[in-house]
Amino acid sequence: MLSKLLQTSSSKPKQLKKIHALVLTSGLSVKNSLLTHLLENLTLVGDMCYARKVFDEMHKPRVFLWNTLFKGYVKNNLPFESVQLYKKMRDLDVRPDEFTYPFVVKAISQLGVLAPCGFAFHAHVVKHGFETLGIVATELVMMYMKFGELKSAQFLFESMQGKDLVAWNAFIAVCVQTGNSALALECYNKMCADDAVLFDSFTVVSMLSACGQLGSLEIGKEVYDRARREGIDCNIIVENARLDMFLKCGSTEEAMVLFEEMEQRNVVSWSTMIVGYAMNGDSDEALALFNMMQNQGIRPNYVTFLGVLSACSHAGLVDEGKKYFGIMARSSDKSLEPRKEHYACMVDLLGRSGLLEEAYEFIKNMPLEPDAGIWGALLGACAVHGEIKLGQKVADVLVETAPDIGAYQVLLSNIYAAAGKWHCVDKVRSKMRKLGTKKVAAYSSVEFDGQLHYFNRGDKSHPQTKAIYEKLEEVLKKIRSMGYVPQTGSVFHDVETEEKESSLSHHSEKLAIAFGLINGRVEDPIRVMKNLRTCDDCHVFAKFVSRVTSRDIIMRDKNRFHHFRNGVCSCREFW
DNA sequence: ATAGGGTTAG
Repeated sequence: MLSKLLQTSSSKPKQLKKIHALVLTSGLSVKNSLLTHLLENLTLVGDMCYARKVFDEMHKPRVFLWNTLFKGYVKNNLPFESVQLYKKMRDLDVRPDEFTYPFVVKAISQLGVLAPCGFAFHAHVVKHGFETLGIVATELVMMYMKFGELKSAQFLFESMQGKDLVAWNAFIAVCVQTGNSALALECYNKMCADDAVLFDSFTVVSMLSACGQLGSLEIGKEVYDRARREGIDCNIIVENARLDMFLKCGSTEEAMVLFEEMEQRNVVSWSTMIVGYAMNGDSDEALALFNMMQNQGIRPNYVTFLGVLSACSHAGLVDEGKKYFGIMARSSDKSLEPRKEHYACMVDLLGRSGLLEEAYEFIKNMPLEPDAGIWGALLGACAVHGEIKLGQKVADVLVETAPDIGAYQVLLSNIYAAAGKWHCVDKVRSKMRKLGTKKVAAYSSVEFDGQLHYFNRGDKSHPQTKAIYEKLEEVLKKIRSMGYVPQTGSVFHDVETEEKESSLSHHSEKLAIAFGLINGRVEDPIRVMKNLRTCDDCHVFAKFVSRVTSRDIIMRDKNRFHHFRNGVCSCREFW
């Protein structure tokens, strides 16, 4: 009778406690299955404190009850409690079984620190002979990947015997999640070559996501078409991933067609569209979608608002942005309370519009502890507006909070360079050398014929190098005669003008554009993906090129898209 | 009587 009660009352915490009291006072011999039920229901409700109380009252709980508690901690994102529980388990000499480790390893992943716990747990796993178990090994691979231990993860994954579909999918997924999409692609190809495993909708979702990251429209379409051919169920998650892939490749047209065709749309579909349109610079459409969504009774979540705020930011709509931020802050829905990312969006919005002091005040008054992302947004705005004094102040904060992120130091040095303060530039540079902060090297890529072609600055490694440079020269000559003047202000080194020009003219995005001019079809846009922000000069260059060649150029940088057509950019010079 | 994989944001 009691277990029936437990089954039906799973979502009501008060009732659960009442039943527990009843169990205790009834004097009935308490069956383990009943307690498992109780623990599981408390887990679902999220009352892990009470679950722990119930657990602690048990006399010598069997391993599976420990496991149930572990499961609860993992489900409710309480890694520290998991680790403590594991220690207790070992102190009491309770032997973990094969079910224990997947939970514990996942808890370490959630904890976010590998040493010393991660290695120690791995050692325990090996000691207990569970490393060869596919499920445990899969979790270990995910753990190492999440800690940036790519080599360890790869080694472990490759030494797994008889990998099944879930193991492959897990690895591909975690590659994408950690920004290693090229590796995900490689892995997918290997998986396809393995006759023993077939792919499923999980694989497709991760692959579409990878193609979005890489800006690989052709491969993405290929993966999807293959899924269709092989009768894989393309559910809403697959379609959402495809939607995102189109938007991340700059194809808003295809995204809109798909969005209108979709049988089902959920909050993720709408948010994907809003975020995607904001990124592509069409803020009006993004905000229109937001209104439409509400008219259709779909409740926005915090990601939707990130899209809305970034739409305002990219269009310089300060008042609109403040309005939406206010809606969030006043909402009775607790899950819509502005988070750090929203504050960062607001700082970006204010700062980019030149309201640097207001942005600074906004940070000082915010109720949450500002993180590097928020200060970074302000520093970025200082760079845009050449604001040295505030920039220095912000950079000082960032050296404290995020000394390992080179991008912030580079921003500061760029601010100095733009002001011609070369001795300050040198100081920042030498500080970076001392701290060992690395700059991320810029690169651009273009997809052609199902292949991604990568270019670094001044790259001469591409097989078509000669033709690319010739094309570049030809185009430069043509656009110079039309009034293009190299924007030498974008060179952040103290070198002579002539040298500046040649350094500029070999930026990775220019090489990529030249490659696109040689290879793509005239009617297709040239899609360039860049890992960092693009510079002023390349922006001007792309505008001219789009005019003289009558080709559309779609360029994605770290923050947003630039759609160049006939000499005009979709960003309207606001970026 | 318990275990590993997926979409928006970062």
